[in-house]
Amino acid sequence: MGKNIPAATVSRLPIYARALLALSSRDIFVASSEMIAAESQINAAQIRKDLSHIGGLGARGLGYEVPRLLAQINEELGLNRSWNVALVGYGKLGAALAEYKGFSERSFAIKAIYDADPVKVGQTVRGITIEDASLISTSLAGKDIDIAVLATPAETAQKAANALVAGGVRSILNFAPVALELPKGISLRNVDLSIELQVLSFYHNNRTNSAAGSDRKAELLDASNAYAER
Amino acid sequence: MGKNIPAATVSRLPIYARALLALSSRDIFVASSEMIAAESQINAAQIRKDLSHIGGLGARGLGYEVPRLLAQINEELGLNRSWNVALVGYGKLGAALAEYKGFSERSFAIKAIYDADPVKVGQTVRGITIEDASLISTSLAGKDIDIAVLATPAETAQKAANALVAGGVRSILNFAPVALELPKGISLRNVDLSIELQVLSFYHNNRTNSAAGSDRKAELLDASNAYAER
DNA sequence: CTCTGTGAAAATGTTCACAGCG
DNA sequence: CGCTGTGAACATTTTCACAGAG
Repeated sequence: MGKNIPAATVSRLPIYARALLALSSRDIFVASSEMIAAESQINAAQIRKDLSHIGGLGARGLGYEVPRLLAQINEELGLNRSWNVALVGYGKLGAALAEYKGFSERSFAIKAIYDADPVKVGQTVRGITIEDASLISTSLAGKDIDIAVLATPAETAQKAANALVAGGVRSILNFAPVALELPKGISLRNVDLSIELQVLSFYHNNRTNSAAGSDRKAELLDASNAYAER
Repeated sequence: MGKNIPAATVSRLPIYARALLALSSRDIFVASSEMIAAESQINAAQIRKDLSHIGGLGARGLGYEVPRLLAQINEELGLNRSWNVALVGYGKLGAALAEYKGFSERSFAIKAIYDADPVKVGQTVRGITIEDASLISTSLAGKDIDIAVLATPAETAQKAANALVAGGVRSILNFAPVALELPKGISLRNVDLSIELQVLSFYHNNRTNSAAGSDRKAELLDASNAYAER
């Protein structure tokens, strides 16, 4: 299952899940691709094609059963199980991530927190005691952590990543603005908060301020990060 | 200038800027596309093609002058001026963003902060007094804000976005997990922190655990968000 | 002889348009 | 009918491979 889902489709699945949840909360239990499009701002044809990859779940003439489709998407994303997450770096951003509802709501549970600051080590956050970052690889043993979230400064991110890998972590979500070198077999996903702002800055600068004949057209790159000029 | 730069290239420019800064700090002032590739983890041919869009800046047989190239990329991204940013939502995430070095280092200066919580309104953060979110559109007048960062809960994001637009903001970076409806002409860029984690979860689940014959190949989607299995 | 810049090929992604199911 | 699912057309992006500048 889930064999050949295109990468572009995968990155849109969480958006569909969010849209379906929103529809569901409005007591809409059957939705056409057009309705999901309105809710997610993704083209309806795109939605139909994406959803066809995870199995024919729509009813012609009707649409998609919202709860069933949501369950299937969650299944594809692996969100029907719960994930143990380690958080490395408990600065402002780390603290925000530790409390971030979007993680806990979608079955990601933070089970360990590490920081290099001796003042923070020993403090307890939501029942978890912050441990020393230098102890990551040994401390991870037996904690059954699947995914790590890296929110350290750029300077220490590589060292922390190495320790995580040594401790058995195989998937890392990296918020540090640095390109990590990791051994083969480790999944990595990067989020650089300032990149998005810089891209916005580019488009702000290069606004089409000329009259007719300018190039309309919003460029789509990644569903979650479409540049949209409305 | 900057007329027809492909969207995919634009979203990689900040990564190149970061890589060049890193090279520069190691006293490397001339770099080949291979060196930038090593630093940014983007394919060298891709880099050459991307850089060709912003003008022939490389010297054949040598490579690129790091300071000159960096200046040109910053110019393209509009980072040679300073941007006034308004932050809406001073929860954990908003507070983290207010202090985020990656913003201030790249000429984004937060000049106004809004929150709906009466307890927070009136507090001062880095010299900026938090104002009531209900006053956004009037308060923005005369502040010369270019870009707004939205870090409110999903429920209030649309209302805040409307107020921002009414107040004259034309570019919004949205961290709230909701699809905003905005009038034409407003640039929008979304960052959903949990999407990345869900995508990671998908790939964690669908690891190629079979022997030979499995589909190798890292899928590239967006430079900042390549899914990389190493 | 090295390394850029770029056509051309290949791969991926998006949109259209409609056959056909319920 | 209304709507999905999907071939086929189109668009964009990535990668290759090499001519040619320095």
